[in-house]
Amino acid sequence: MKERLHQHVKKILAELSYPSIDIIFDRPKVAAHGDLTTNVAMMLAKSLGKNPRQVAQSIVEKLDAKSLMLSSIEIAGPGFINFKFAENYVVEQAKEILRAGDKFGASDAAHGKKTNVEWVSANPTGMLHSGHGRQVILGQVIANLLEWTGHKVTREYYFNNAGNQMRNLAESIYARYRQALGDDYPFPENGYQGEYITEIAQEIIKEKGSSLRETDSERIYFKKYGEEWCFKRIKATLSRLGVQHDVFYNEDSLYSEGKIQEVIQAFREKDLVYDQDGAVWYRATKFGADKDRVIVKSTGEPTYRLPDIAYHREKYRRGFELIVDIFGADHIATIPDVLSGVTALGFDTSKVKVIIHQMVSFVNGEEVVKMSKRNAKTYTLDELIDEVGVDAVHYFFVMRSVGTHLEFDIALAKEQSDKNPVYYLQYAHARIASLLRFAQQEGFKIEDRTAMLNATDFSLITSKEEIDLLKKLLEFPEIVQSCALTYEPHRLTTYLREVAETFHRFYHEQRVINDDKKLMQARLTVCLLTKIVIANGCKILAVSCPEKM
RNA sequence: GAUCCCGUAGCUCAAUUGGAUAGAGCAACAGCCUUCUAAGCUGUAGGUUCCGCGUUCGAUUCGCGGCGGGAUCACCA
Repeated sequence: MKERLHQHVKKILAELSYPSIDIIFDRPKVAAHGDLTTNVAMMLAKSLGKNPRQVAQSIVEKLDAKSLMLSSIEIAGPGFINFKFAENYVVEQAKEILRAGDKFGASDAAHGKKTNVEWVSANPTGMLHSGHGRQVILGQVIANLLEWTGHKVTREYYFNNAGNQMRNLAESIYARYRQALGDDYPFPENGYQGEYITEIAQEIIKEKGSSLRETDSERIYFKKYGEEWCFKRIKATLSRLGVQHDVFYNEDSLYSEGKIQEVIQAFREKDLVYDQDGAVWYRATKFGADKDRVIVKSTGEPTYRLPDIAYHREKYRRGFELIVDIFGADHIATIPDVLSGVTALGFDTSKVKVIIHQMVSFVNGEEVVKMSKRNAKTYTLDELIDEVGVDAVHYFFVMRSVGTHLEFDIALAKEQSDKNPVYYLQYAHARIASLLRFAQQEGFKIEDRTAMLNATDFSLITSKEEIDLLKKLLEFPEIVQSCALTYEPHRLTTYLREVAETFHRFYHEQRVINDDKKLMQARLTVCLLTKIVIANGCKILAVSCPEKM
């Protein structure tokens, strides 16, 4: 419809020899303003030196509502032109939902664009904590959205099992191991405090006894054991949430395959690095940073910046046309250096989309849940899932815009009542499922979409509640598209809430189970359409849709 | 001190990316179940969109300056 109107208006502007401008159609906030609106008249008014309402009038005169399947075209306010869809148009469009079924909302807009989404990427030095949840879910939903809009998505996890952090892990485990053996052994100053370290040490004692008391200085066994232990748990947590990465990219391979050296070499050729105090410095100030950065320490070890740059170069080399990185706000400082480095290497950073989400705080009703890294007691993501359930975790982490600090209310997420937005949505789905079950017993062929389509007399769908609902459902593809384009999944939750609300109102006003079988069939179809949209939306959010509640 | 994010109803947040009368949920108040799931629906009340200036037909949205909150500013990742 938008397309069609766009063409018509464009033609009219030409006929009236008005200047050609971007014609934009929006969905008005207020329903009374119709289904679509455009501000072209106001945009044109200035350059034409005319009253915007007059301009609007001249355009509207040339539009024929009926042939465009509109019930009205009106000029309103300062010069908006408002369009209202004819009911038969809405109903006709709604058939598409039934035809497309679980594909409704999907598109090939991106034409199979090779896209890499990297997220989580926690090093295997511990379990995922509750704060990680936001990133875990955000990445999952963004990857889904991109897939739904025609991207060919590779889900990627980047990790480092070498370097300082892992050494620290190994030392921490070793210290606990010695302590558990009764030795008076000091715990490293910045060691990992968590109880899991002791747990790992205990396991090692079980397997190896005290035989590792005098181990090599690298603590190879402890490092390896700790890494595997942590990774196993990280993957298990991700799996509980339905998160599957296609590629686990190991930072080590950047060294073993010489990629790190290549980057340094390339930088040297471009005079982007220099040596000082035994370290190699990157001229970050050339790209607006306040000071230059070390990329190779005097110990000969690179800082994280260098492998990050090399890693991103590999993403380009692997042929990705869109590179999506999802980071928490705590990583914000690293991004400019990586981007400038990649630019310096001759790659187009407009292909990189960095999504930075703000931090999460947890409250339990009134009480603030304290969480600190220094403290031995951390609140793991697993514990959060245990407490509030998989669906609430999915929904809550994605329901706020990424730019704002997220407050996660555990008490609310746990609540199995109307207070909880997840249940509101799921309840609508379960309600529909219950109706359809009943209808099936009555002999309606609700499983067969084609049969439903053919059996339905769509002209019986006339009530305001039904038309409102269908209009809402028809917005779905556009919502998916714009959520993907803006990387703003929270708008999908807002939309689905509206769908559920519009459905509940319809349910309340219009009885579905009916003596009039024709009417019942028509309303069952409306229910089925709603169920399709909710189910598809929930699939993107990775939230389950119960048939019963 | 610098950089980035945020500031909207009592609380948690939306606002179609510059549109018309700023909307939801929770909390408060008043109604709706002999019939399809009341985990629902309807209504009432609640606002100087942190402050000021600017840009324009039009600003919660853009720009500048304040104020307040968060994150980050390592030869840690």
